[in-house]
Amino acid sequence: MQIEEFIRSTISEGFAELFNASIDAANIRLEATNPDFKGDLTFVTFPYLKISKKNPEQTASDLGNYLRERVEQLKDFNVVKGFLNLELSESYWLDRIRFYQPAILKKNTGRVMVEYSSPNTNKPLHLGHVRNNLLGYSVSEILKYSGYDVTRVNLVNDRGIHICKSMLAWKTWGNNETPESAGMKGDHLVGKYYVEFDRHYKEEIDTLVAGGMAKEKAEKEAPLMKQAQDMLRKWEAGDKETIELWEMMNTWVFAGFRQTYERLGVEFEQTYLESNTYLLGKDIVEEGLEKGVFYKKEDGSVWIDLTADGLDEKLVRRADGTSVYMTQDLGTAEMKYQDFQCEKSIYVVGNEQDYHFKVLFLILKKLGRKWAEGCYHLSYGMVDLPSGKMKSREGTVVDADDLMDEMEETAKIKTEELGKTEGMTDKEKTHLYRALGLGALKFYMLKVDPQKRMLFDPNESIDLQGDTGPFVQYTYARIHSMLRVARQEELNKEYEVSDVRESELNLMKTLCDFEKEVLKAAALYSPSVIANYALNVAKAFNRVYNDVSFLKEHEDEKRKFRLQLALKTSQSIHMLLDMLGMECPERM
RNA sequence: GGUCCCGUAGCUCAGUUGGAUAGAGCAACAGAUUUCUAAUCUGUGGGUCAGGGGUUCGAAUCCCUUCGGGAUCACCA
Repeated sequence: MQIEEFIRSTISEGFAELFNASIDAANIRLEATNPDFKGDLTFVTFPYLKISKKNPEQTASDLGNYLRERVEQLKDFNVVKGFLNLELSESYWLDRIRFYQPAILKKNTGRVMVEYSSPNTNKPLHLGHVRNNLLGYSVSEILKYSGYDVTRVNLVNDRGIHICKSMLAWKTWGNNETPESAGMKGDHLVGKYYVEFDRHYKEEIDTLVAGGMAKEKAEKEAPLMKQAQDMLRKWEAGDKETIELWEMMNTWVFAGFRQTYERLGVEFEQTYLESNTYLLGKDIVEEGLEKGVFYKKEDGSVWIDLTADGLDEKLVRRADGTSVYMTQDLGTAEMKYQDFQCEKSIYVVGNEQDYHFKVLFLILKKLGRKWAEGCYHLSYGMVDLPSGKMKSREGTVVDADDLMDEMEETAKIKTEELGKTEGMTDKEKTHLYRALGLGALKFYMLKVDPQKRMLFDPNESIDLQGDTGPFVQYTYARIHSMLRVARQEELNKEYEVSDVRESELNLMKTLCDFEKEVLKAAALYSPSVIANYALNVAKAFNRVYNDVSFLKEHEDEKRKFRLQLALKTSQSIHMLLDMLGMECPERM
């Protein structure tokens, strides 16, 4: 980092001295040299030709010569067209790598809240939730590694018409079935009744439509829907029997979710239940009316006009005085801020809610909440199946638990094929299969840009070779098998080398990017930055591994140096995989 | 119809404040292991960066436009 500062200021001086022109060192951009060319840093002269009054090549080579005399760490330079490529000396990189230590950075400060997962309690978690959970967890870890104090929050949607549907179906057709009697996870059992409701509901609609009713009307008039709405009213009125049923079924679901979360490896510091928060936001509506941000229509409903901001008019309270989604979210946002005072607040929610969050944040700003500036919707695309969209009501979903089962099974088969589990206990094996199966799944989902919708083909199992989680894990395990054999006294920083091979130099440079990449990932809330960097580290190491010997290197100094490289690579990988929520098996 | 997102190799994807000849993995083909884990490494083939226009010394990247895919515009959450 510091070398770049120095080069920048020297370039600035060079412009003054060579071309009698003044440019601000802070505005000079140094880019990473394109790998096809020799060098580490590149200065592009094109924007400065008017000041230098010379052609690109001349400008670049004049500056190159100027720098070479003044920058000690500069080994050489070359000029291609108007690009001045600066090559730093090996001793510079050797110095850097000697003092390089991957660690939690202290670069960012302050509190950040990350809200993610946010499931409904009427059905089990599916592939879409998996993407959400992995993203939320990973972004939290990345933010922690960059220095933030992170609070993870789960806002569980445990009330509403959808839950009443499951409740009604269980009451009608359930015969008092319980997770124990059915031998099912609680969330799956409740989900089963949600599907059951939908089946009967569709039949009712079909019957009504066959009787000549319009489809839209039939959807509203179907007896089951009426009953479900009736149940919701009872719930809101606090009807004892309804509340008891609701509590029982929620208990089942929560027990199921707990298992799934644990297996996925995600955690939260705080869980909010919507049954407690759904009435929030009413005083904010009053405040908005007082401030003149909201207005009331004749029927008594309250709105905000956002047409001047290019959006629509939005309802914030119904005519009957009850809340809508927006009302609740305003209230919840306020409450979360009061509870934790986080200056940044990340909402990990699917991109079908882009509009909602745009409106939410805008309203908060208009209400004068300065912390609204720190609100960010981390929007991610849907996960598609080859057959199209997943629909839980129709049962065309990839269930999270099933998916994890399959991934672990695939990992098991592959590992057994390779025959590397000799001497491992059953417990260790199970642990390994889980680490690898979930590692593959997590890496697969996190290495792509969240914004993009992704296709998942359940018939084509996730690869374990190539650019995958197990590839990175393998590199780690491989290093560990070396470190196990290495003598303790060889693992120290007291080495003396002067010449390094191309592959080693490349690894050193790659490792030194750790801080830059973590900060970039944190700034962009993007686990894919970490995943792709982890791949680069692993690849750079594997190239060295195939190029030179470590333990069998005869020269002591070189052996010590290489072991240090291996050690630092493994530490880097461990931290990077931590950020992705992946485990690092020491054998595989 | 309004708004927003996406479109890069056969497939899955990198490529972010505009930089050089657009990169990986999978799949295909050809190689590397008497040596530290071959879940590895090396190489070959594969591209109208959806199409067109513009801005710029320079565009996959920024602007306009057309096409294709998706979301959203609920007194559902």
